[in-house]
Amino acid sequence: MKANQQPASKKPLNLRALQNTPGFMIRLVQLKFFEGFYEQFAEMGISPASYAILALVRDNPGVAPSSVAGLLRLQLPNLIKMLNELESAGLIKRSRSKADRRAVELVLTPKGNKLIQEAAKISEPYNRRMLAPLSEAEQGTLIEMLNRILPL
Amino acid sequence: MKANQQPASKKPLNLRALQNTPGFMIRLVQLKFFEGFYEQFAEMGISPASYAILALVRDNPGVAPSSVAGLLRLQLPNLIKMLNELESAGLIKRSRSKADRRAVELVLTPKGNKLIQEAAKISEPYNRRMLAPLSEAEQGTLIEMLNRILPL
DNA sequence: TATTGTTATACTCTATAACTATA
DNA sequence: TATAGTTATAGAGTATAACAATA
Repeated sequence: MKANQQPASKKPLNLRALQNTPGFMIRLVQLKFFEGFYEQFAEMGISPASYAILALVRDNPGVAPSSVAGLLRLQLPNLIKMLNELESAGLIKRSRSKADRRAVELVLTPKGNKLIQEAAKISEPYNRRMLAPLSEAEQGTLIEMLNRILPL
Repeated sequence: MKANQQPASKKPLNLRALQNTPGFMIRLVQLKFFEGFYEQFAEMGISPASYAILALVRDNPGVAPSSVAGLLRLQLPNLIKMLNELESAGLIKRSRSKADRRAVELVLTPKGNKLIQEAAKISEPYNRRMLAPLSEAEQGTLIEMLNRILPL
C-alpha cells in the first residue's frame, strides 16, 4: 500500500456505452428488483415467481397451468414443479375440468389467499423502495412504457 | 370440439395486477431483450454477458476481472470461466500488472476489437426493434430512468 | 494477515424428450 | 391424431468453499 488512496472502489471506469444500452440496464435493474424482493419478502418464503403465480390464480380462478406458463414465460414442466410445491404447501388446489377432463383448473386455497394478501401489503413498501428515485408520475410513465414494450 | 371458438388463446385473463407490478414487467421485458438478442446476434456466437464484457474491456483497457465482475453483478468465479472462454477464442488477453503481480489486466485482442465493433453495429437495429413502441424521446426517458433506479 | 485470481463443486433455473389420459 | 398435464433428465446459469500467489 503506497499512495493512490481511493475509498473502496478502484478506478472511475468508463461505463457510458453500457449505461446507454437498454438491455444491459434493464438486466441490472431486474437483478436489483430480485435482490430487493428476497430481502423484503424473506420471512414469507415466497419467490418472485411464486408471487406471480399466486396473484395470477387469485385474479383468474380456474386458470389452466398452460395459460400460467405462457404468461409467465415458463416452460410448462418447470411450472408444474412449482405448482407441486405450492400445492404441497397448501396454497393452491388443482381440480379437473368437467368439460374437458384433461384440463386442470387452478384455484387458491384460503391459506393461499391469505398469503397473497399479506404479500400484496408488503409489495407496496417494496415497490416504493425500488422506485424511490422516480417521482410518482415517472413511476407511472415507466410502467406504461414497459407495458408498451411488452404488450400482454 | 363444440362451439367456443377463439382463435388460439383461451380466455381473456385478468392481468391488471401483474401489469402494474414493476418488477414483474421488468422481468418480462428483460426476457424479451434476451430472446431478441440471441435472434439478432445468432451468427456472431455472442451472448449478452460476453457482449457486456467485451464492451467494458474495450472502454477500459487494463480493467481487473474483479471490477468487471462487480459491475456486471457476476460472481468472480463465474466471470473467470467466461474470461477463459473469451481468451481461448482469442478475443481478450490477460496480463499481470507490474505494480501488483496478483492483479490481472484485461485487454481486447485485435480480433476481439473487430468483433465488438461488428456487434456494436448490429446492436443499433436490435435496440431499435426492441424499443420500437417508444418514440425517440421516450427511449431517452427510459434509459435515464433506469440509470436513476440503478446508479452505476 | 489480507487480497486477487483461480479451481472445484453444489445448487437453482431453464429447456427438451417422452409418457399418460383424454379429446 | 392432437392436446393438457406430468415425469424424468439434461443443460445453463449462479453461488459457495477452498487453494495459490502475492501484498
